[in-house]
Amino acid sequence: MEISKNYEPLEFEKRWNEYWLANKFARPVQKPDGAKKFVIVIPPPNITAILHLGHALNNLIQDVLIRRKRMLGLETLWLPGTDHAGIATQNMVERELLKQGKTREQVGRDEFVKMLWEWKNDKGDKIIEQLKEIGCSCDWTRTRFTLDSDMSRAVREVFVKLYEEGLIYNGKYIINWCPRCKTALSDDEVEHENEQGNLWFIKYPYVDNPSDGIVVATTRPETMLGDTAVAVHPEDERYRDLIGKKVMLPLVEPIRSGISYEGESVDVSAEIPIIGDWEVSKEFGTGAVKITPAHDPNDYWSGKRNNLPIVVVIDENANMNRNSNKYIGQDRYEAREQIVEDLKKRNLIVKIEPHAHAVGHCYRCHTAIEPYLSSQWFVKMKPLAEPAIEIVRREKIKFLPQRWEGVYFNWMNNIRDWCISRQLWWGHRIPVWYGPDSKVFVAIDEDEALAKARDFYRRDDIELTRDPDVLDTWFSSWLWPFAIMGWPEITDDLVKYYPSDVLVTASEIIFFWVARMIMAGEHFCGEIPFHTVYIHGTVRDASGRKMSKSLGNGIDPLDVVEIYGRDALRYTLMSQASAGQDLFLDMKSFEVGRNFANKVWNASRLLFLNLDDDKFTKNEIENPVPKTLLDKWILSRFADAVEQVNSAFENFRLDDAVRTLHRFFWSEFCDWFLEGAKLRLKSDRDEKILALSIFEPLLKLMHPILPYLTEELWQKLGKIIDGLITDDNPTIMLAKYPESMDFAKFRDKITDNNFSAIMELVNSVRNIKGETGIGNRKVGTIEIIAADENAKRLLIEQVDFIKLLAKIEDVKIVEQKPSGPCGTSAIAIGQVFLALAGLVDIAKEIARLSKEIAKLENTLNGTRKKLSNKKFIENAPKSVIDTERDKETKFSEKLEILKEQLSGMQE
RNA sequence: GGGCGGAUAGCUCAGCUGGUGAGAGCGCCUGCCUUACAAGCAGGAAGUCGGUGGUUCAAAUCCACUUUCGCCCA
Repeated sequence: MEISKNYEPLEFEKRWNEYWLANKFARPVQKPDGAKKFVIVIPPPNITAILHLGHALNNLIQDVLIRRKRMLGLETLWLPGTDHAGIATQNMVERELLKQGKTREQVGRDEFVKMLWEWKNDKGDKIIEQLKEIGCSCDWTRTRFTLDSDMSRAVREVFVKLYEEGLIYNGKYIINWCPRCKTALSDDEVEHENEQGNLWFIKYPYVDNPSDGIVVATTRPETMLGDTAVAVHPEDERYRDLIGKKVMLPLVEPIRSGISYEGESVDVSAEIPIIGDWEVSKEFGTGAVKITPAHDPNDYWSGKRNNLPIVVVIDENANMNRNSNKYIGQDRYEAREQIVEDLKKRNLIVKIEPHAHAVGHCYRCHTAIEPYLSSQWFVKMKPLAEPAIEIVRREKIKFLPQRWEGVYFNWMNNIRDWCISRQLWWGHRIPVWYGPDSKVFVAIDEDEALAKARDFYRRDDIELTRDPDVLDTWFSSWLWPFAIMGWPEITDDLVKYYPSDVLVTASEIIFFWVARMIMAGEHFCGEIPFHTVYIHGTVRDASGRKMSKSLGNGIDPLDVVEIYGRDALRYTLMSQASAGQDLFLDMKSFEVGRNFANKVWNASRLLFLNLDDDKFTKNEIENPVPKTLLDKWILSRFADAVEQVNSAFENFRLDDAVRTLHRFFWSEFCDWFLEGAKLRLKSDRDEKILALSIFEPLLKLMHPILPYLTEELWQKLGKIIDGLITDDNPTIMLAKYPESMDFAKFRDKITDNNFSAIMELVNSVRNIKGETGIGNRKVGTIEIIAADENAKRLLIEQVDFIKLLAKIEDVKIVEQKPSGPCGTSAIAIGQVFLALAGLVDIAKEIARLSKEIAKLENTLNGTRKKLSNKKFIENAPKSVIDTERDKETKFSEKLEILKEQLSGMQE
């Protein structure tokens, strides 16, 4: 059997990737009716994204889950696709345009959208290619994009439906405005950061007594130009009597042009009232606050409550507008400085205090948000949220780890209306048309809108203008689980594969995406989109910082692939993917995965080198005949490993699955079985069969984690095992996954116990040799006083094995302790003596024994203390008491022997 | 301000509904190039389980308080 000396993953990984992709093994295989299905819908990565470790983790978790289910024989489907990412993509293309000194307005909308599509077609599928590179077994023939025409159809359908249900409305509200992207953002798209700013205390002179005034505190002095009142708490004794009085707003023209909440133009005087408002905090600043309804969300609502006029002073570019007197055209921060300077000149700045406060930033370009009054489309969320809350409360959908349900409930219970219009050109255009009199027509397409308009106006020559805005990207994402399957058409896929099973995602998008998908699934399909939401951790660098491009601390998964291989990438990520904890990784972390894969490679080499050109049948390796204790033991341990791995996967404990695979393969299969069976493997055909009977299913057991390596080795096995690889079974990807019941018959408690006794013996001899400086050389003879007849029988039977593993020349069963210096030990199987006159450093052996005695005494004391406690005997369950009694007997006997041996040595 | 999570060996982490002689990998120390593997083998050292108090016969595990790091929301 050909197998190269070194593990070189790059030699074969690409080859198998191409094989899997070319044969489309990941497409769902039609099973007889009633067969179970397992469906995952990918969280669609942005087309602007390039693969980072977070994507790798997210997608490889999905891949591991789906590969196992596929091998278990379920009809599996993992649906892939990408998201058009409105702002992010538009920013990207705008930036390219800017290099030529142009803006999108200069090229025009049609041309710009064309450029966006070109960008998408050139670069937008990069991340899909990268996911293929790391082995994601999606059904790539079904790859979708959120701007595909049928996705667009679904989006329009939903918009119309919600509008007709009265759940979509248009309104003039203060929204989060990004002056750089020049679009509205939803509340969730704003990231708050604590910033060190100032609190400016400004005096507004009384109209009737300009030498005195009321002092307000503000973090944004430039907005004062748009103030239309000063508010105090109605019960604030300091100010109560001032309510109704007027102050003179400095720096502004006597009359500013404002609007009412009904949208009518009004003139607004520079003389503004002091009003009482219960929402004012008496503790903040001076207890008196300026009210700027146009430029602060709280003030907006206060203005509405108190029927104040609105004065806009900042425009969509965050520059001061025509209402701002001499500051017109200035940037908001420039104006701030000027205004403060001018106020100082008039002695109206009372004091300036440093003040930390949260400032909202655009989550895409990080520009400071400007609260901005504008006309936008909103979705009324409460009616959608209520059923979705019930769904999770009744556990129809479960979050893993469960604590995320709290986050979900908290957000859902306090849900606010969703601003869905965006002043962008990249996205689903809002299906709204306006008649000549601005009458709104909401329709699935222009023809339908026209029809509605003709009907409304009762004439044919109607010109409609379409709303220029597009929809928030998440307005298509929230339909993803069913729109990807063709909804609203009742397609075969929709019937068959909706709802999906598991959603795998990170906690950051529970609000943005997960919650909204639940609402959409329930509302539009009448069925939840998935039953489990598995939330994994965030990938961080070794010092705990989130990996990000701007910090430059990211690790490129494709670099990991180049250095350590795809399997190593997967192994390390999965080994760290524990119950929603964050992952701390550096490049070196992936050595662990590479080392494991290397070990698998080398164990295979040992097997293959011994198999020569023997041929086996599938039937033979499915029916091993264990002959030795070692054989029986490794089968029993494997049965245990199969059960544990499966149960770990079922519970989404991928780290546990990896740990179990590692322990079984490395510490049991390699260290004990292969070491012990090595010699027989050379010639004993039954032993070869037995080894293969574990090795072959072991490859399958490991396949979801290490798909490439296991395919490479499994294909090699196919050359010597007849019937393993057939036309129906051409890849390990589709081979049957080992299940607990397949190996249950090999479980054998007695064997486990007997073998443990032998292991203990071997370990104690190795310990003596190691501690006394003999090392791992093959020397000496051990003499054992067997604990009982069973032990004696076991020892006789296992002599060769013990000699081999403990590296000694002989094992003798004796009745008397040998004379002369020796290393000793007292274990379950009996008293062990390693007579090595001249080889053992007596001083070292005395030290070793003393240490062991001290440790044992310590433990024994603990046990005795428990047993002498009357309450322990009264209250503890019998099994616990029995365990302690057994320990007491065992330890005290052992202690006595060790002490005796020690004193013999000291003579 | 409200909520959540972490703190266990030098590092990264397991440890499930209380009963283990507290574990793994990396790193460290000693000895080994033993024909599968030095990306390895054999052995070893290393932990008052963040702190205090409590519940209990019994606490890394449950409760309260507390320190500290991080995340989310306002």
